[in-house]
Amino acid sequence: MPSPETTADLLAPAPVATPGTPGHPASQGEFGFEVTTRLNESCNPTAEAIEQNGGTFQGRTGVITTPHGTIKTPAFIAVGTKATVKSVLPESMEDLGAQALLSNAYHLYLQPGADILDAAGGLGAFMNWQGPTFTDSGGFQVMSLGSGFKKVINMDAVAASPHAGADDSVAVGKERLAHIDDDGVWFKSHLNGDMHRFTPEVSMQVQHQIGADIMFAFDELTTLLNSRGYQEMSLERTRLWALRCIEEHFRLTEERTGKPYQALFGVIQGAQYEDLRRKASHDLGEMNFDGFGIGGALEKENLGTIVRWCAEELPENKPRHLLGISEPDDIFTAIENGADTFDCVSPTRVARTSAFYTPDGRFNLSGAKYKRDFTPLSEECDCYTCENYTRAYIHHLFKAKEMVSATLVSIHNERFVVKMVDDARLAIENGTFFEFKAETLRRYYPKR
RNA sequence: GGCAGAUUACCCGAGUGGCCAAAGGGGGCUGACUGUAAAUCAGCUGGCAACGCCUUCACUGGUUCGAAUCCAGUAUCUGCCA
Repeated sequence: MPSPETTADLLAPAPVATPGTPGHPASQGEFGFEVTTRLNESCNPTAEAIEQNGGTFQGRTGVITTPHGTIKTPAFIAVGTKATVKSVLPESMEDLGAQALLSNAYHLYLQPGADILDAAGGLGAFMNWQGPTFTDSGGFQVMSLGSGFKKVINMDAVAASPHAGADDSVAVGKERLAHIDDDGVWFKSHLNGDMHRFTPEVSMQVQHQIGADIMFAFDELTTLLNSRGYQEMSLERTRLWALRCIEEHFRLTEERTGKPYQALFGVIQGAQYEDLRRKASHDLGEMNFDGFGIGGALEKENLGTIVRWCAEELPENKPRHLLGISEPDDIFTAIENGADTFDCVSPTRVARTSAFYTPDGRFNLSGAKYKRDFTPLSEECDCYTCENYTRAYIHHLFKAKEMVSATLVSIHNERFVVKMVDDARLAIENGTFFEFKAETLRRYYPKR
């Protein structure tokens, strides 16, 4: 397929990315999205849900098709930043029902290098994961290594900055490892201090080499502390980067003919501002993306509203991925407002420090009260860990600093979130979503 | 038997006249983690009716306005000598 030569081509009517569609790079294969059930058509919302949403719901079920298999949505996408879900074998991820994994372009670019993954036959082949894969663009690291460095955010400094609104990052954080400009970002490697340049083009090249089925456009993630002026400036930067990502993506798709088609998702920013979120969704929605990521700084209370703003502006026939979410309440909120997939580090990160999920809330297994608790992490869980191990045993592993503790709890936590989202999907199909949500959250947050 | 040194909170270990309920580790307890610089980080860790009081630095007795810190004796341990 010819690559677009002008910006107008990039903005050309966005074809539904179904396999074999002429005029779209996906024609060489195997990316698509089909909505199968809409929440509006099969729902019996609670009064509370109606009040929160004004009676309209964006939620749906669907199927994403990729060269490495399908993903039934809503789906939780487990995070494996450096081509591994920390402490868990890919076989275990498959057994616990994970449909797809998400890695990170920045991390893999630094180590082992994207060319290694390319030579290995792509991310999935490299790590022995047969299913669909995603890569994040490195956009998150612009924040986490930059203004979000060590999460030290000095509000006084922001308020006092004479440059507030122009470049808030000047006032935020110290010893930042990332410095952003309109063309891209300078990263100082957190591994050895080398300087690296990331631009939208570099991110696309890296992600094409890594070879995930779904890639994300290179974006800037702002923090809630950035001024409105900075948010506007940053959003425009992300918009221009999106166009550059598409152009480079098309060029690489052509150049790398013969490789499985890689889908590209644009990333919606705009922080907590309705007009910015809607504008970003509208602007990127008109571009030739295969789907969208909803990213950025958002307060928990606004999560549903923000997802809804985006969903209302985005094309309905393309999948929407909400970046970085997995708490049960957030998942339900996101689903009913139109998010199809989510990813989050939480299940494994939290597992490594002994927190485990149950239908009755999250608890710390390192607590002394589990010393003689010979029950599974959750009586109702069907995961490998719960079928074979007790709380007392895993508590002991934590106390003894034995590494399998992380493995066992990570398997359980990943299963818990995967299953919760799977159950939510079934509930949408059965028309019982709101009852399921209410019951699940009532149990999980008994104190609310 | 002689000489020298040691003894601090659950453990290791700083402190050698007042700023000491006593640094720093470890351990223990509690909490936090939402596109992973996270097998990380934070708080607490003598007692209590708690902006104060009480009991602690091997034990006993002294010196001093004041002692974990100085002196004497006792106990235990470690070296070296017989």
